[in-house]
Amino acid sequence: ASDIYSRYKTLKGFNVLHPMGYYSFGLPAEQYAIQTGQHPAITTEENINRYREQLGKLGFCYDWDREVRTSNPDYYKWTQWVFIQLFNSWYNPKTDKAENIETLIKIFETEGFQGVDDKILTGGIELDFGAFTAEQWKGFDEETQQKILLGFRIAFLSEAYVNWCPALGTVLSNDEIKDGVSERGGHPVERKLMKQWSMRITAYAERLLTGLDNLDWTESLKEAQRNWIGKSQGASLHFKVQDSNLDIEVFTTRPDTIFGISYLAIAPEHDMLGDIVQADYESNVMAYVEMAKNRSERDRQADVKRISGEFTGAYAINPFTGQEIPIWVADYVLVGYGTGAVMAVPAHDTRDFAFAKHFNLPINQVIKPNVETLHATSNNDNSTSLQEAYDSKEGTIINSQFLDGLEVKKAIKRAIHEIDSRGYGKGKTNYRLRDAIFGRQRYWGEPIPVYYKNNIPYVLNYDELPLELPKIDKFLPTETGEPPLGRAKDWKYKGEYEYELSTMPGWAGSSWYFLRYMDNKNNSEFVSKQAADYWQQVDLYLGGSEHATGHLLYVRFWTKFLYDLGLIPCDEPAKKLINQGMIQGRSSFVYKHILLVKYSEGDSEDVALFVSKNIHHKIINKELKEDEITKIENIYIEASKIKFKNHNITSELTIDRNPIIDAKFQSTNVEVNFVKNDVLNLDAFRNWREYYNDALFILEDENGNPTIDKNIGKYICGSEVEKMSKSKYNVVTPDDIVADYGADTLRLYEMFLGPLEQSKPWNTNGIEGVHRFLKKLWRLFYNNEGVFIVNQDEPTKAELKALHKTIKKVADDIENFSFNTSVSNFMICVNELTDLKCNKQAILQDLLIVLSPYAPHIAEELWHQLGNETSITKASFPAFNAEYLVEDEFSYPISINGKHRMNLTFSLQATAQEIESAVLADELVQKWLEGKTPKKVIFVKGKIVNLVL
RNA sequence: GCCCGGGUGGUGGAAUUGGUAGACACGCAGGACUUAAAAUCCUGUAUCCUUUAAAGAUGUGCGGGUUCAAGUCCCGCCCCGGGUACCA
Repeated sequence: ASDIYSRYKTLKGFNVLHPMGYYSFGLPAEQYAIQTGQHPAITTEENINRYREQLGKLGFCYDWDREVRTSNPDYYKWTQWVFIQLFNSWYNPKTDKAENIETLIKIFETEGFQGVDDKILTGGIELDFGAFTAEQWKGFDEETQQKILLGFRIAFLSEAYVNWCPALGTVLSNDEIKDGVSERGGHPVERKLMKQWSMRITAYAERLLTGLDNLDWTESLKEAQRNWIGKSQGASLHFKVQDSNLDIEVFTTRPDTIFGISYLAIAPEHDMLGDIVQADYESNVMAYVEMAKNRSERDRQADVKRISGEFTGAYAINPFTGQEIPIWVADYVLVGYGTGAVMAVPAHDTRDFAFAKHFNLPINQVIKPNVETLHATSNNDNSTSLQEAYDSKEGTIINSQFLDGLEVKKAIKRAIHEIDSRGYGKGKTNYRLRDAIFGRQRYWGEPIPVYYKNNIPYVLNYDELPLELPKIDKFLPTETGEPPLGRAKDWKYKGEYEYELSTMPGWAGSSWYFLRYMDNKNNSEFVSKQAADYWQQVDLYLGGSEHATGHLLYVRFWTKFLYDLGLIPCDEPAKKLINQGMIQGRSSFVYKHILLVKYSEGDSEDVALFVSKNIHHKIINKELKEDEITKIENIYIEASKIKFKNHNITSELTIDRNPIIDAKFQSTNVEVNFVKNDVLNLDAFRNWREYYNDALFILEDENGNPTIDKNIGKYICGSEVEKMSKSKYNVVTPDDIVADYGADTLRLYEMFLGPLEQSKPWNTNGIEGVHRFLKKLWRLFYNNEGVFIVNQDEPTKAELKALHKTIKKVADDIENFSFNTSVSNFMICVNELTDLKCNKQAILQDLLIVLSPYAPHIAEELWHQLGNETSITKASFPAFNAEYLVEDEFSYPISINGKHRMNLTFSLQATAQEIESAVLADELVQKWLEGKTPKKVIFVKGKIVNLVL
């Protein structure tokens, strides 16, 4: 689609930077053309050179492989360069943009730093070191200064909870985790406190949010980003802890409900917890914290409904009422959001309500719904009668002193004002967005250009770039748990200092690569000002919506950052963005039967075999021979046999002293080429991987009974339509289609399948129709004997009409990205020209140009057959002439009482009166009128006539 | 739960601001050419009733509404897909 669009724009006379789209399915068309000789449009020497020029050293893939990008130091050098810019910058909230760290040092030298609340410097960023004066700053040694500066840099090193995946030996970002397991491989993920390179994207939260308003991106995608940034406005409020100097800060969006607080809840990881908890409660609380910590992310998700918590024994004071309110620890409070503590108002918050009900805490109603709603009983004064939380922002405040009688929205403003003026806290905006973890413990990725001196990170000088990936023997973490780069021998900065061992994530390079396309051969800058000023930003970005909260947010962040530094002229990467639908594949699955057996002490390994044998005995009601049983984890049960899961094999079977505690069926993607009509080729599967060699299959025979005899049984795979992906083994390569029908047919067919934005499973059912169309087009140029039949005759009116209808429609369609309807229109045009027996150069030549973005190869070929010397890509798009489409007649649909009854043809020049009387005079109309006179006659010129009786 | 999409023949889908629902294809059925096949061409193809034809009735997930006129606009539901989730 992007190729069609760009070719069209080029024909229209625009300059198009065209880094994507001219490769087909991973193989660059250029290379393909050279190999096969099938792409005349691209194989011209001139075009190859032009593409090469644009490609430069960059590589060819838009959706590139990490290996391609990171194995190219000429490119990743500049990603490292951008990293250094990020390291050398801080976010100045006063100017609301990123600045060089030097300006911060200057502030420290002249004004010092007043501490966490020094908003001017921190922009609300929490920093864990104290205040200092300008004098103190100058007295700090370099190490201390660097440590402090690190807290401000946009690329910074922080200790943070990360999603650690032990199986992959790496940290994953939130968007790399699906359903609590890693998206890649499906391994469990746990939370771990680690030192990590991070990007202070939170400093840009507001600009990333407001910037969306002016972007021509799909609404759903903008909405996804808005939700992800998750701005919420409210107040932070301090609660003194009774009998101590501590105070707990909470964030709330509902300060109007402060008189309804019945307890405070803090996260198990809250750092004040140890100081707050009272001696009598300590053991319970600590046990709870331990439990909460060990609960994996997955368990937590599965268990959302479960209410748990512990009372700390401590009380806080409600600053407004002086009331004592109990402090609880509860894992529904998240340490990473807000302050990690909440003021609970059970009457007006669903979770607080559930918690209060469960632990029998008071529920104090402070809002009276405007209408007596279902949420409250008739007796509103009796708060305990609430059946569920009333969390709407519609209503009037009650039982709340100075807020009484106010409408909720006004009460929120008033409450913030009171909190502020009484010094209990202040109005605050909170964002859900977290800083982005930047380090990855993998090999493939740009090395982070950092070395350590006394544990303080320093960046490399520009002239020391690129820092190349060192050669290592194994692409695995080291035995001591360090990232793979730890395996590199003698890999030290100046032979002395340790390099950073983690590498950059996939989104590093993809956050700025579009800039490099503008100026890919530049050896002195990442992009020249001249080139960036000329090309500005991406006009059209075609990309998947799955990148909404990952790549597409990060690329906006980096673009704004580079803009702040004055390096590029635009602060948004792409003007317009369209989400293309995915072509989905049909995946096939086999089901691995996994048995969890409780071994007794002294059991040997062959318990597994024994158990396996008995299981099969139960399932297929037949004892297996010893040599038919292999390993317990290599049994594949056919899809329809999964019903045996509920066959109580788990509880029925206890073998000797070894009860089976669970039986699971794990679905595994299987290469689709091994599957025909859902039947698995057993041998192909066994040979696929070494560890499948001895797979045992439970098959289905003709009568649907289980068997292991492959002569009478079949393995029916399960199937599902999902994203086409190498990891799902459901990729269908287009090579066969290209071989059978040619690349143009494939292109056209893909477009013809349906609207661009729609995802759909790949099937080739309609490909014949598109192929026939191309053959029909060919026959306008060559007859069945292969004789060239194009003539120089003057085109008729009808022929010009067919052509210009198409010119107009296709041009409109491309602007609207409605490629499927263009293909229809080409078919209509060729059908019409065939009926008109039109073989005239004047018509066909223009048609070819219009068609060339869609079917570049056949268009180029026929273009040359018409005697043109230069490429069709150099032609100009034909001008549309509306005159040819002027109709002088129209066949009006005649409706009677809104029902279409017949058609009558009239001149378009005819007046309403003329047509009305002509219609009424018509014999058939008279029959329908049955002698009545219409009450009203609706006439819309060129559209319809409707008679109302 | 919340936020976005979407629901039209046997299938993929089309239908500009409300104005002939089903364009264009696939598939299917019948026919022509051919010794035959492929290729190509022609005819038919939403459903139902009557049926020679013509005509009629119904019809865009369900139920209401607005309008001369609704796939399109409004209200209330159902279902499917995607995103997101103890976010205070």
